[in-house]
Amino acid sequence: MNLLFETTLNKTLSEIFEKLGLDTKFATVKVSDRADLSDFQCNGALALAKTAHKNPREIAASVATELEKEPNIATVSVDGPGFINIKLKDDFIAANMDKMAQDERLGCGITENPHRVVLDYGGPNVAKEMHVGHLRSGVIGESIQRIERFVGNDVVSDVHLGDWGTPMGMILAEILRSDGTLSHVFSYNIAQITEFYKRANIRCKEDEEAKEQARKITAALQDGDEQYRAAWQHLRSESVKAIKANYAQLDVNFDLWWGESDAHQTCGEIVKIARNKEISEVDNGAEIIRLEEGNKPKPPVILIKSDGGYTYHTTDLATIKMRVDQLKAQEIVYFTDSRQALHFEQVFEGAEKLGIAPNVELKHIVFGTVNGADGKPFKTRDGGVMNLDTLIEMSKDKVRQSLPKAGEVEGYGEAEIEKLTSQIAVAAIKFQDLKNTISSGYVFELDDFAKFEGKTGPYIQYAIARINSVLRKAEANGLNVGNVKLEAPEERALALKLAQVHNVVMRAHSEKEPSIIADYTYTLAQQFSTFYNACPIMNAGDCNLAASRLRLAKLVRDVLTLMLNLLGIEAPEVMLKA
RNA sequence: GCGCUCCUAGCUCAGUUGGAUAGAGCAACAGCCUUCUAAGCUGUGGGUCGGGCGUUCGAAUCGCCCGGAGCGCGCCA
Repeated sequence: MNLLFETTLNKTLSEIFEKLGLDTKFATVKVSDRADLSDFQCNGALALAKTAHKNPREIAASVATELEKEPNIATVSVDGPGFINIKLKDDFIAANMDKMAQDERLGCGITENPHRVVLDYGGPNVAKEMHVGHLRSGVIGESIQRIERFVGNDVVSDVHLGDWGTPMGMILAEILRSDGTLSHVFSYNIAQITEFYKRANIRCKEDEEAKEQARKITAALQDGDEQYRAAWQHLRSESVKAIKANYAQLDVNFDLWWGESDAHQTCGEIVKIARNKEISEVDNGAEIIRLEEGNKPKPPVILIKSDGGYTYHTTDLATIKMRVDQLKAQEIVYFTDSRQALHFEQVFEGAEKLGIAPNVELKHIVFGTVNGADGKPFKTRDGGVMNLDTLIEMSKDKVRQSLPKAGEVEGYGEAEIEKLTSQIAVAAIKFQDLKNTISSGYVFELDDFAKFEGKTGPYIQYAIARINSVLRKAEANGLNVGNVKLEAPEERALALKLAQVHNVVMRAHSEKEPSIIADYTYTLAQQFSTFYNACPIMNAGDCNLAASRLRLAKLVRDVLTLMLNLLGIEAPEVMLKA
C-alpha cells in the first residue's frame, strides 16, 4: 500500500517527462513552500532549463498541460520563473486518509534492504557519575534504535562501557593509597567509588608519580592480576547498577552491556593481523599503523603503547571485529560528540587496512557538545557538571506543581500520579534534547528542561490527551469514526500534514536524525490544535461530519503516539490538572 | 602552526542539499474559556542570514578572502 502523495506524483511526473523527452531525474515534487498556491511543487523545469537551453516556463507549461489530465489533480499552474504548482482533489486526499486509518503502520513503509545494524551509544564510564553530558548519546541512540527497528532493520544495541582504561588503574591506586589494601573495596557503593575516582583524577593531573603508579596497576589488571581483577569487578558491577538505574529513568535500553574489557582478548588478534599483513611498525617503542595523511596530518593508529598496553584504538578495532564476527553486523553506527571525530576516522581507516570489516558500513554520527551560555561544554555555577538525577528531579518538581495531589482525582493515587509526573518530566527532557539537530550541538538552558509550553514534549502529550478525551466522549455517546470528508481548510491542511509521515520517518532513518521526527511531531500537534479550535468534533452538527473529524483526530492521535514512541517518549492517556 | 565544525529575530534554534515573500519556540504586546482539557488558540511588532568579493537567470545554501567562536591534533579514553 502506498499512501504517499509524493510517490504517486513523482511516478506520473516521471512518465510525463519521459514522454516529453525530458530528463526524469528532475521529475520530483516536494511539499509546497507556498501553501497558499499549492499542495506540492515541482522545480524540475528550472533545473532543466539550464542544460536544455530552453525557457523554463515553456518546459513547465508543457508538463502542466499533461498533469492537468490526471484524475486526482484539481489544479495545476505555472508560476514565477517556472514553478509547477499542483493541488490535489479533496476527495483523493480524503480517501487516502481512510486508507491510512486502516493501515496498522499508518502508511509508513519499510526500508528496501533490511540488514543487521549494531548501534553503539551511551558509552558511560565506570566510576563516573552520569551527568547532563551523557544525556545526548543515550537519548539519541535510543531514538535511532527505535527508528531503525521500525523501518525493518535488525538492531543490536551495545552500551559499550568505558571499563578498561587507565582510569581503572587510577581508582585502584587511589583506594590503595587511602586504605593500604583492596579488602574494603567490596563494601564501597557508587557514591564512595565516585569520590575515589574524583580524588584520583585530581592527583594524577598534578602528580606524575601517581600517574605512573596508575599505569602500572592498569597493566597488571589487564594482564589478569587476580586481586585487581576482583576489585575491578566490584567497581564495575556497582557502576553498572547505578548506570542502569539512570537509563531506566530515561527509558534508554540496550541489548548488550559489553564493555571495552570484553574486547581485550581480541586485541591480540588485531595485532597479529596487523603483523601478518605487515601494516604495523614500531616507532618510539610503540607499535603503530601509519595512515595516509592526504591533505591533513593524521596521527597513526597506536596498537600497543611503549609500556606494552593496548590503546582505545586497539579495543575499538577489536570490538569491530567482534561485532562483525559474532554479531554479523552489516552496519555499525557510533554516536559520540564531535571531539572524537578524528579518533573514529583513524579507527575506520585502520579497520579498512586490517580488512576486519569487509562490506560493513562504519559510520560515526557526530553530535555537538552540550554547551553552557559561554559556548563551552556545560558546567554548573560551582564548576561541576549537573547530575542526570538532579536534572530529572528538577523537572519532576516542576511537573508536580501543575498536577493534582495523589487522591484528589479518582483513580489517581500515589503510584499513578508519580508515573504521570515521570512521563511528563522525561518527555520534557528528552524532547528538549531531540528537537535539536544532532550534528550542531546546543546551549544547555536549565529552565528549558522544565518547560511545558510551546515546542516541548508535554505540548505533544497534551494534544494526545485531548484527543483521547474526545474519543472517550464519542464512545460514551455511541459515535464512531467514518469516512473522511474535507470541508474546512483546517481539515485539509491537517490531512496533508498526516500524509507526510512516511517521508518523515524515512528521512529520519536515512539521515540518522531524530530531530526531523521531533519537528514533524510538533508541527502536526500544532496543526491539530488549530483544527481542534476551529472545527468542533462532537458538536459538528452533522453526524457524518462528526464521524469524519473523529477519524482525523484519531489518526492524529495514532501518528503522534507512534512518533513519540520513535523518539523514546511515552504518551499518557490523560493530562490531569491541579 | 595545521585541521574540523560553526556564526540566521533580543534569546535558543529550523531552513528537506541552488528557487517564490528566510520560518518556529521563548520573551514582548493585543485579543479568545456559559461548547469536545487555556500545558491551548488567534493576531502584532521584531532580520543588510558575521563582513566583503565572486559563480549563477536566481545564494542563508556553492567558491575565495577577512573577522569572531568552539573543538581536535601518536602512546588519556
